[in-house]
Amino acid sequence: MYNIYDVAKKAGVSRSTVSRVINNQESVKDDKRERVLEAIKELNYTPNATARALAMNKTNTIGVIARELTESFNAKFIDGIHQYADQMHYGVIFCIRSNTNVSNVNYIDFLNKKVDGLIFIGQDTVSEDELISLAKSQIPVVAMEIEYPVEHITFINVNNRDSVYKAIEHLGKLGHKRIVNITTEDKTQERTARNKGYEDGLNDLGLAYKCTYELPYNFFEARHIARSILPRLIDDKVTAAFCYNNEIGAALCEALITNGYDIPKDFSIVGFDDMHYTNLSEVPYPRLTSFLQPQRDMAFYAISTLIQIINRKKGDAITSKSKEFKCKLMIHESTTIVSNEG
Amino acid sequence: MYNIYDVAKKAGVSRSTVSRVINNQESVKDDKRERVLEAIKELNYTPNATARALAMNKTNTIGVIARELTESFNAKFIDGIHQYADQMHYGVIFCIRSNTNVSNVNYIDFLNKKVDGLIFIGQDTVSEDELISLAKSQIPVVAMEIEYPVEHITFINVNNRDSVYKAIEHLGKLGHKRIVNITTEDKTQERTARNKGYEDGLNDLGLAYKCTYELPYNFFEARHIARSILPRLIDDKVTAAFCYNNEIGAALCEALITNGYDIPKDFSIVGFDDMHYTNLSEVPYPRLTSFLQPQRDMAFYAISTLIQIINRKKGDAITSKSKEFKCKLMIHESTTIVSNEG
DNA sequence: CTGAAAGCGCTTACAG
DNA sequence: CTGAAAGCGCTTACAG
Repeated sequence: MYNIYDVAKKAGVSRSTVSRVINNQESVKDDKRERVLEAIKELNYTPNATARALAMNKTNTIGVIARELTESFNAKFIDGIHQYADQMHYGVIFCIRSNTNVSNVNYIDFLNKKVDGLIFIGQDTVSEDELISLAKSQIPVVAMEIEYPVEHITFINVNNRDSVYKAIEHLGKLGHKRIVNITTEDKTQERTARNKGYEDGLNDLGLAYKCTYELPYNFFEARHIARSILPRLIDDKVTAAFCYNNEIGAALCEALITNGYDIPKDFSIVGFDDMHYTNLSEVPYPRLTSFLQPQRDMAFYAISTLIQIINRKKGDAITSKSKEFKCKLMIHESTTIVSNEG
Repeated sequence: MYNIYDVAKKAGVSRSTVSRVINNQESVKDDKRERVLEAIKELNYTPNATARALAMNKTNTIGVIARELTESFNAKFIDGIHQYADQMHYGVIFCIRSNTNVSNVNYIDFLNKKVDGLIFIGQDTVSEDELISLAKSQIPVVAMEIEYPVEHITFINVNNRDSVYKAIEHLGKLGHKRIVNITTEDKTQERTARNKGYEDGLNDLGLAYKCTYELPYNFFEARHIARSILPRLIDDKVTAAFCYNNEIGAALCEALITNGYDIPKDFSIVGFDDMHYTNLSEVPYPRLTSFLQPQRDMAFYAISTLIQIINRKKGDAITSKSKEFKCKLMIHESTTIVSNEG
């Protein structure tokens, strides 16, 4: 492994000159530039990124912290982030972290000074305190699917309340009067927002029946609970449900179908995420009417905002440009007009 | 952001001493250690990883380069790598790269000096020349699902030839005599090995019928070709197929089922990977008899070998400890005894 | 246009 | 046990 000095020696110039041609600076005479370039090629030299980062205090890399990398839901985010960062000539480093799990390496400290900015995906990846401390350290960060009252952090979210409101409206138009809300057990801000959408929707429709159940986020755990609440749905003559996500939606579908229900004829379901988890349920079930999230747009916004912050004028404070994206209601085969009163 | 000097000043000691307590060296008197620790806490100081890496020529991080992070097939690898690395107190950085795509950042150069060692997953992530150059630069690398005649590189693979041989044997025992081989279009070494397993298997069973078709690796592209070769399978009275992977297997299943075949009664299929892609096919199809790969074991081997290489005695050459893992034939519902002659 | 020198924030022989 | 100093491999005012 050769270093800049070896190149300089071989080319018969100073290290400064070598550095200048590496960094594409104009002010180098052609003949010297040539010689340097040749020396670089001959030695197969690549600059030491670490030394460079230390000298320049700039890495041209973005760190992305997610809870996991392999769930298909994050796929579009991750692809988008990678693609847009590449366009801006930034490398991206993905790390796995869950602040609820113990781990030997703390990825926030770990990435310190290795990246110019951080993107967190999902509330589980960072705590409010960590965000505060990051902001204090003037580290550019974008937080997706997270919402805390922390300054100097850009939060990117989806209009959870309004979306669910729209879901209830949709069910209302179809004639449903007894609509249940199946939410998650995790006490996230997303949950609060979606629950509000349910209540507001009901109120504006003038519907008196209101009932919320909590299910685990995960399909396999949700499945059992879904079965156990079925009798209560029947007692209550419920004809439709809004489900926090399509995993829970799938669990409810499975429970209903295996109990002889026809979906949507006997029961309408609206989910969230527009994922069709055919590999989860033991029975086939219709694609759920649910919300499509603009992941690519969100990724683009995340990258461009972050890079803008990274390249802000020296000394400027970090401004936060939080943004809410709209989800699109995709009407599939799990909702229809109410056929009878339960 | 404070640095080591700020801490030293505050604690009234030298930078050397601060460095020693950061690095848990014994030889620091308790009172000084206390003062340093206190200063660190008060200033909320974290050492600059970049400076450290430059000074020590060691990063305690492992770089993993994969073609994509979100396909579920890689999930167990990735989880395993992350978990075992964490146990060894190494951080891991995931990067997305395909050496067949153009990209603005070359992740190999990009990771140079940022990591202590590299793991490539999949043949598409690195070329033979790049591997040679990496070996020459004495960079520890482990290559999974890749096989090149390059020294000082550890290759981890699965016994492709023997597995397919076993698949053919399985079909032979069930009475199948006209077995087709459906391979991929990509000219990988994996393909060569699996094709050899097919031919050797046929030979040892004394079966004369031999026929290989090439399909795209991807389900959606494979689906059309699968339909178009159906007439030829019928003409040839084929009763069973080995498929390069379960995506191709799913495509073939779909083609057969939509043409009125009952699987496995009318046609037996062995796949590879033990993934059940129920979300791909338009028709339900039975779980494919196929091979389970020991991804977690492979991940463990990759991490422990890599770290061993990283920590080899100074000056030692890198030894390569390539290893082949065995796949397990999982007999599911897509294979049965031959019912008639096609 | 170009080089000598200082600096980025650490670590680590070396000397005491 | 501890500090002064050199070094890791770069970049960048500064001076010419």
